[in-house]
Amino acid sequence: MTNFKAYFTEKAGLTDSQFESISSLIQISKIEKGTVILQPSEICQHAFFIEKGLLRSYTIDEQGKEHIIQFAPENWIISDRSSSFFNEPSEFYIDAIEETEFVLIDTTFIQKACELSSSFQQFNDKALQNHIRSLQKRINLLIGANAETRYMDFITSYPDLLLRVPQWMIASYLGITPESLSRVRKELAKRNFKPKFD
Amino acid sequence: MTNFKAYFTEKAGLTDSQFESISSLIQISKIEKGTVILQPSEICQHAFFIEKGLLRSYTIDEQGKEHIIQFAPENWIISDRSSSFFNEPSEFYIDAIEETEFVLIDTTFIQKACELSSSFQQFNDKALQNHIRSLQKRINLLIGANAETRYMDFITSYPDLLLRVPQWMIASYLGITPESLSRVRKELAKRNFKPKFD
DNA sequence: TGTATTTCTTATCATACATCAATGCGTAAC
DNA sequence: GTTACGCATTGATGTATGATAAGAAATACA
Repeated sequence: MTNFKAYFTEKAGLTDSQFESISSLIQISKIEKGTVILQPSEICQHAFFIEKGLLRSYTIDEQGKEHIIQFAPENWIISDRSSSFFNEPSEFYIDAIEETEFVLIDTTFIQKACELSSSFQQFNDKALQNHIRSLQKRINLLIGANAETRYMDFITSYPDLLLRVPQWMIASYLGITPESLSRVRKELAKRNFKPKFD
Repeated sequence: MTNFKAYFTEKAGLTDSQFESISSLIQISKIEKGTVILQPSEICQHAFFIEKGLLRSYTIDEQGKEHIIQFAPENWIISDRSSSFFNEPSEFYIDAIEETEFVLIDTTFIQKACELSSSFQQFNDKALQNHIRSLQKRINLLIGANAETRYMDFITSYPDLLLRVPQWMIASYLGITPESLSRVRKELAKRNFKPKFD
């Protein structure tokens, strides 16, 4: 739980004692690759903080096709905020791409943390704003950019995921087929593009 | 300013006196069709509440093409939240589709209102969550649905805008060309689809 | 280590949507 | 009323991406 605690104290500004006072609202868990932890029709009762591993959220449409909404590696939080917040059935799945150790954060944990600490409150606001910003950016890319551009953007935005996530999932995230992504990659290779890993 | 006041008192839960106490932070304005009130590189200092009329936010890409992010008719708020929040230059334009009367809401207005009233705080949170939810829905449609489905969804989600917004703007919002939208409409008409107006 | 399964690539063909160009229509400007 | 302009429609053609299928490569499994 080291990452989790560091995240909420060092970064989000809770003091140790504040953190301790609400730590009963969290819980650690570890799941194997492929385990589903949230499904449509369930109400999402937790946010999930990734200690180690990799989760994803996705929908499945009428034709049975998966559409990946989000990847969540170490130090990310993943959840169906709408479901928790409005107490409505979730509209998507969350499962594990890798064996994953994560923290279950009760909905009330965030509330209480906000009440305890105004700097946490601010931090949380900021996180929401960032989330909105990234969603808007993605919409813009989907509306305006072709497959290649979207892939390039993915590479630069999430270089770490490139190596961990199967290509067909990246394709799904980008809204294209795995075959198309393969072609995009081939084309990029031909033009001698190499992703940089620093 | 009647809509605005009703929105923040009746709906958002501010009392009249609370409202009065921060009303110096807002300002009314009226602009003609086509007037630009926010541009890339400017820092967005306000949120805009629409009293009467219709605004839109959009980007322009390298090829000079517009991509519409959002429409904002009466009782909606439009803004570049990221720009205001992080004090960074905006990434998009906001202008008027119709002659529009609106309220300029200073960034601090929301903050103060949150401090004054916890029910406002809650209301504001809820609005943010709703915003996120709608962005996620749009991403899902863009990733998974074809032009026709996206248009159908637009019709049912925003029936009032259908009559007020030029088709090429709807096309832009949907991420297709005006020509394609015209064909989609033709096809729907052939199949005898009629939008319902209640 | 060898076998099975998943993932990636490649090729062919199909299709949705874009592009380009021409026309018509409605509304605003003079 | 005539002209001009923006917008919607339509047709012809182009292109990016999807669908299908097969084989190669990588990975998991036993």
